[in-house]
Amino acid sequence: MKSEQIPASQRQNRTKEHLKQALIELVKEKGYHSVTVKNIVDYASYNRSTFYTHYLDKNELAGDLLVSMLRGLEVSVGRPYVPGHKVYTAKLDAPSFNIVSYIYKNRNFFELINYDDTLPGLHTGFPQTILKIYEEQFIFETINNTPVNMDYFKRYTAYGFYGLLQNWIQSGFRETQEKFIEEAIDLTKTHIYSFKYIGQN
Amino acid sequence: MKSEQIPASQRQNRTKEHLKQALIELVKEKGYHSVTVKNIVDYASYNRSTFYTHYLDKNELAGDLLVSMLRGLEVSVGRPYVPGHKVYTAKLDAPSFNIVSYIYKNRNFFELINYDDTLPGLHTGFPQTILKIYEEQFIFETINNTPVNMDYFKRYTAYGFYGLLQNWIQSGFRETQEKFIEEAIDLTKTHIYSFKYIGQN
DNA sequence: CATAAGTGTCTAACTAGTAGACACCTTATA
DNA sequence: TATAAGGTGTCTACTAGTTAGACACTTATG
Repeated sequence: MKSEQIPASQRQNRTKEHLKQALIELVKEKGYHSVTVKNIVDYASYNRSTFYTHYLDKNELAGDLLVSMLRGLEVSVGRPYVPGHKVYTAKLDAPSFNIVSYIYKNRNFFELINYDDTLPGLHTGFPQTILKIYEEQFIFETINNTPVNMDYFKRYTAYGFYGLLQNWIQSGFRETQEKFIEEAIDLTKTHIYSFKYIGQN
Repeated sequence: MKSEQIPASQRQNRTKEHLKQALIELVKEKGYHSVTVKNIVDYASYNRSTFYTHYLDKNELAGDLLVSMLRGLEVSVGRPYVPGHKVYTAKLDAPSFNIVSYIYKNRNFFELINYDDTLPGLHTGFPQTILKIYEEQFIFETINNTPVNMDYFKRYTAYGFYGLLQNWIQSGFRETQEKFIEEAIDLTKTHIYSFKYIGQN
């Protein structure tokens, strides 16, 4: 039989993954500040000692959860852009759909934006990540030659997209992924710039 | 510090719980028959050996999942009725609401009824469990003195309730728990019998 | 103010999970 | 039809990950 080993680094992650999942549920249930380390390990059925072999404290766990999810969001779009590399031109819907489907797949996490006392840094980090993706992984081309400050333009469209996402999440994902992305595309068509995607498939 | 030991039996369950959860997801993804043991352990990040220390095969896991959830449903209503014990009379909504909230809490599992190639025994076992709850944990009293075959009456109302539940689940839990239970109560009011609840709080 | 509950750290012990190999069985496919 | 590829179930020896428990502190709550 073919080798069936799972990378050692990933093995170690199993427990961390469970602790993260427990944190998500408990934040929804009682708010971030009310969650204790004991709550977390009880929920996930681990010993308190185990928690401390993986994390320093609750905040480190929360931080790990936040960055891993936002990092995942970035990566979901495609390989991060490496300067001086081949540039792909793709249809608008492909990379954006990746964002949408990543959020939907991890809706359990992203629903945390519906809560007030939630993961520290989420309310700021989430839109910033969207912006970062726009900055690093998209380029825009003029259709006619109207000049625009590209930094501002990206910020403007990124936060616009974020607004749509937020509404989608808060509504409990009422629309299907397909319908949602379709509507988002419609709105981008109101711009004088067209989309391009940087990266490698 | 107070003793913080978790019952040893429960500790052992952690892994089993994760394997069950993996099975649920994979059944939704590819259908019960296509799911392999390897799929399960990969999804849950365990070694294949680990699976076999807990279960004989996929079917045993599926069986364990099924009975544990249906057992949980029964218990959620209250303590099972012990013959020759104190009989509680409760408002209709209390015990029924427990069923509803248990299903909602475990909607991830109960959504499996939406699938064709799903957990063996689920499509038959679920309604049977509802009936069992009606048989063992509810009694009905005549309002006027119209006589009715009580066995048939319970079967009739249990499957009626099951129909409502199924629709609620299939619709993706569109109505809130509160709204759903309210509507269910309205329908029971069309009966000439009134509800009672057997058991201990 | 006192009791209860949580925190963070450190041990020593152990068990649950791991890698790997085996024989066997079923499906594709070349 | 032969052969590779992928899945099954079982067993063994090893160790990494998890555990219980104790300790000294620091908040909360009635």
